[in-house]
Amino acid sequence: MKRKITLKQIAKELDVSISTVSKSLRNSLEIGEETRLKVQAFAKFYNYKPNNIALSLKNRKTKSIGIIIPEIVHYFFSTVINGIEQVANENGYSVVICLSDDSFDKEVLNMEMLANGSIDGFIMSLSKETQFKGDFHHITEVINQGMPVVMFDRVTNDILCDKVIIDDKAAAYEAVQSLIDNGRKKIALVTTVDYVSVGKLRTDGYEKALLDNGIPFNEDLIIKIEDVDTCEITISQLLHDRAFDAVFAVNELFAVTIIKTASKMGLKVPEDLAVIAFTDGIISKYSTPSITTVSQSGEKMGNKAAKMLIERLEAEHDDDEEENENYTTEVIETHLIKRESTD
Amino acid sequence: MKRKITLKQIAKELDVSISTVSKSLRNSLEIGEETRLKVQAFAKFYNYKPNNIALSLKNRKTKSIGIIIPEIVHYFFSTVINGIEQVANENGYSVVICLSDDSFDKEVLNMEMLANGSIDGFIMSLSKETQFKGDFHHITEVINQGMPVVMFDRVTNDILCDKVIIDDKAAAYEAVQSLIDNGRKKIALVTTVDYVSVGKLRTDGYEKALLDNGIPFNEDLIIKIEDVDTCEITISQLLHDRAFDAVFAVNELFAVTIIKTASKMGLKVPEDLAVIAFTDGIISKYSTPSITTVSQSGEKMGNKAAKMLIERLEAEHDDDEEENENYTTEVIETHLIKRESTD
DNA sequence: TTTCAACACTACCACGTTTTCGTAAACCAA
DNA sequence: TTGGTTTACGAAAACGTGGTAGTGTTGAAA
Repeated sequence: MKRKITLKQIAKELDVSISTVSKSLRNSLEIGEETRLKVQAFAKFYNYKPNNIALSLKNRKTKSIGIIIPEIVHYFFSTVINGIEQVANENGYSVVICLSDDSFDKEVLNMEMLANGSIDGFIMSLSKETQFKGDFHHITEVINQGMPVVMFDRVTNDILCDKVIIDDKAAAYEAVQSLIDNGRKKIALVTTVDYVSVGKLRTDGYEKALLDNGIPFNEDLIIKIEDVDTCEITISQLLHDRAFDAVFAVNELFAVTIIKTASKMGLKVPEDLAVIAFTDGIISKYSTPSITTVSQSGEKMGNKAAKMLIERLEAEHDDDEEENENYTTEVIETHLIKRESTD
Repeated sequence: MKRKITLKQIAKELDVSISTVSKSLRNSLEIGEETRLKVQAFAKFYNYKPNNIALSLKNRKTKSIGIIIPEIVHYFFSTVINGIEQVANENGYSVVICLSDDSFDKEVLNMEMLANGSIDGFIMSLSKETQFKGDFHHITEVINQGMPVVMFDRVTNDILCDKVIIDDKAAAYEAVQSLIDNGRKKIALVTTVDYVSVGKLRTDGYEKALLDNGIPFNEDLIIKIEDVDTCEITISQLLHDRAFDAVFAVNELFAVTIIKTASKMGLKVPEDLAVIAFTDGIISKYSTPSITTVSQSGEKMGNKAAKMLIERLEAEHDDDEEENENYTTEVIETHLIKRESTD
């Protein structure tokens, strides 16, 4: 149980000053070769590594970035983390992750916890509750303190900062258009409640695709689901009435639930019902039939977000107080992955 | 762009000493009421929060725990993180996550990066490569420095530390036994290569269940898969020969691949082929047919691991150098979740 | 008037590092 | 010897915090 060795201990042991040790280890020319090598050998032997905390305090840089997301047991978010971690790691940064559980309070608490020096910048996706409340003071506060924030996926226009998103509206449009191209006329939209920004945008794209193709927009075909487990009744009722022959679901969980419900009722996918889902995840790939999806590469989003954040962090370092806040919003391209659930 | 305020700045502004400010904020009786309230009001106005880095340096406690896992886009691991984060958060700890990508070098690098003061303790699951090499010096080193380590799932006997595992052998035994109870005789085992500790244990349980029931153990029925994407040929060949009527897969990805392959060949699950998988994940739940699984609650493992680590961290603090290293290994119970893939 | 406690606050140290500045000794030139 | 330069190192400040010890003033008891 030998604690990590410090400069001070080395100095004491070799009977030199702390500065001498520090300089020797950084190969300063100020120190004579004999002393320098002696110190280096000693340090190597005791496996000296500078203490990160002390360095952080001194440099006012922690070399770690905070991630705040609603949940982690979630294919999309975990791919984003993966993407962030990759470029973070390449650049010598660690990632510290906090989960908001889609709760506003937890989001605020976590941000405050991390904002007091623990990290250099944030990458975050808003919790549902935050989007619902529209209260972003915790984020503006952090930004005002000079801490860069990059938002992804679930963003808001009320905050000025770097953002990484996909063109939800265009992607939804493309998906619905492809259903129409296959001759579908009664296309349902299965979505979440409106305050989640992406849900709204996808709805917009859905509507536009319909109207552009001369298909009337029918409110009854928009099914808003708050809880996956209780939605089966609604869906089976609509299926029973043959109210629709295609469905665009805003996530793959909804899609697979619909397919299962349809199968139970003897309907065939894609013959009787075509299905497209947003978010290309593991379920879509392995479900039977496998599901056609709009892929939103979480990994790419993570890569991009991390790059943007780190760039800003390093730039800040250079020209200190330049305040050139030209925030950008990166749009990650999506594409349709055709599988068995559509023809 | 106002930087966070510090004790020093408050002191200067109010023309008192730093100590006075510090004590006022901690409600020390040493400070007169007038000054105390004045300082507190000022601090509140400027939203003073102590700097975590400075506190960490002073207290030699970072209040954060490091997690090292092979991958994060992985249902089981993400549930474990979720579990860890829950109790970490409850106890005022942050989690910093590093991914080894199943690479030994990255595992070592990440550990070294975090071990230099960034965290108070580790929770980790070994990378495949590390298990293969059997080289654990990076872990022993960390432990020798007095930093507690809790391992979960992919553990090793070569390291003395707290561990959280499931009884892989017993769980596998139970699964196979249930297949036998349903009249299955030719039970295949689809597993990974041996050096992953859990793979080995599950194989042992499989074998024991067979032998206990007087069923000969047949090497040919053990299918070792290294790459999921290329295994279909092997499986379809064996299925074609009707070599087995039930299969126990060590993860759900293998299971769903087998089911898909069987379905393509016109075999019915579970009538012609019963399937049980290890790891109760999202795929098993939503695949068609849904898959009977051995649930290993990642969340519980995470909870337990975090509890063990934090307990050790707080204990350490009290009796400094007591060195009472009574390491324990917690076994999380599993249970069979019966779904449509078995009868 | 002296003494002593209570009060209200300040000084100082430590945590581990880097860096700026300072200085003693040694060397060289005049 | 004197003055100046180089060599080789040390002292100290700074980052922000919190605890212990110390200090000066005041009022009251002896």
